[in-house]
Amino acid sequence: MKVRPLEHAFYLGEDVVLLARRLLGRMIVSDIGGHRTAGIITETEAYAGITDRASHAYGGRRTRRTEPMYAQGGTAYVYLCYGMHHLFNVVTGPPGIPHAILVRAMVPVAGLDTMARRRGREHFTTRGPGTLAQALGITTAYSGADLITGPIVIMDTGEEVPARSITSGPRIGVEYAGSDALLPYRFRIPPSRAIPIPPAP
DNA sequence: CGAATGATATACT
DNA sequence: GTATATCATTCGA
Repeated sequence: MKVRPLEHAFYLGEDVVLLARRLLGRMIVSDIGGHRTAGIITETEAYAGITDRASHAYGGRRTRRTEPMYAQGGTAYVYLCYGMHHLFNVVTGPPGIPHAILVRAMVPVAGLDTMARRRGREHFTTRGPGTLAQALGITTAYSGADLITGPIVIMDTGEEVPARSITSGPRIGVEYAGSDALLPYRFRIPPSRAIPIPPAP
């Protein structure tokens, strides 16, 4: 299989937890500020619709901030957390159903110099949702952006991620969510499984 | 371990 | 409209 952008058919799937697993090993690419940066996704978290107390859309809450969550699958949802971190999410599912996947970590594969400059340090990490978005140049300005047409897209690399290599556990920073905080909606693959593949020009 | 830092949601007047 | 608590985090001590 060639390296090509994921299409709507991928994002429109009904099962956001399954899709969170399937994003692992795929490549996120951004063309922002005249620079291409990319990384292999190694950690995700699913936020499952209006019944998930950890989700911003819990109970059907619908505000200007969360509006993109109600768009069709394949839309970006970006919001500011703790006043300084832009967190990038992938909206999935049919329109009106606010499923989202937080992309928490990646292994950089392209535009390392640009990432270093954006991160403000020569040696940097992209493990953690805030630093990942910063390295990719993603801000809340891109909330609601379409992930098929860009400038942020997710590529199918053709690399199969063995189900066995995926570990799961409770999500981070959602202690307020009661019993939903215990759901095993966080998924990771070992960084060694993230095989760097250069993005197409 | 704790400060940083500001948009947002919610509860008021 | 104004007030205030909260936050899907990160970095440095």
